[in-house]
Amino acid sequence: MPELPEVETIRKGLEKYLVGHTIKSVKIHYKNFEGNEKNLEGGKIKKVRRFGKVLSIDLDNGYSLVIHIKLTGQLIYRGPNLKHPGLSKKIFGGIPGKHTHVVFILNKNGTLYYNDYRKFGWLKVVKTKDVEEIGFIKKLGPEPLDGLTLNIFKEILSSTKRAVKILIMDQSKMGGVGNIYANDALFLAKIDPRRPANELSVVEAKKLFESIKEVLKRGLKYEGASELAYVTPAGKEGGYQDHALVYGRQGKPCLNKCGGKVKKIKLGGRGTYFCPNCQK
DNA sequence: CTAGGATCCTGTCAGC
DNA sequence: TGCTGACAGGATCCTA
Repeated sequence: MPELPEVETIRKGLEKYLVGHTIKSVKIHYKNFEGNEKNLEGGKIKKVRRFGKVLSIDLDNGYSLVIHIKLTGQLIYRGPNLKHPGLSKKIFGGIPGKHTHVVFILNKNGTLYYNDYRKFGWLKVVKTKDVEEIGFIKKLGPEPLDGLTLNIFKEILSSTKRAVKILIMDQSKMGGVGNIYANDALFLAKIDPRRPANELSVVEAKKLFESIKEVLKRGLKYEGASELAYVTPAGKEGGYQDHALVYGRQGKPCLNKCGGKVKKIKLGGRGTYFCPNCQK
């Protein structure tokens, strides 16, 4: 799913391609669009920020476009700042196509498309000074690669008996970790995802904290995981899905070579992958 | 506080 | 071949 590494890859791409462009007009066919798109028109794009899995495109007129792509949202740029555009097969229906819900017409013949075939994502226009007041962002916990410390992490774990995997995916506890990286981090730390969080030892807590940071860094290195619909603003796929440690590997041998086989269960309603043999 | 279910939506896949 | 139904899943909301 689009998580911290995917959204950060999108942020970098958008920053590279969009800064300097002016939004000329916005065409919307989408119910998950809030606010007045007219406030974007004439604004010049200054920077692109990320808060957990949410993006904020900030304009020089005091307004921002805030976007959560959820599972299947895609932000694809076409224009003079992109020399080698890609068109991944995951861009179902193409651009523009039947899943294109919002089109941002930019100056200098640039275009930004918002595609989302499951329509879970949302976009909203707010004043830049109010971006951090948006509910999701206001509740967001610190990020593992920026702000979250081992001490805070240990406090979060000890505060609850909830299953550790559910906890690390809770955006109000820490921002950016979703299903793929939660599964892989727990695998790397050799911890059973079902363990009550407050029962982890100090050593296990440290190991898990380091593992979360490690898998997120790997995700960033491969520019994200394209297992569902994730593509970069250039229209290309990420590579992490070919390097996942346990995610999606049910029935296959454990990559720790412990002799175990990866098992898939449901935990908190989410597909959960782990090796019952070496994840204790 | 916590667990569990429903909700949003549609491509994919299993079963008949 | 073609239809039907189950399923997945981030975040939120609701109930128990």
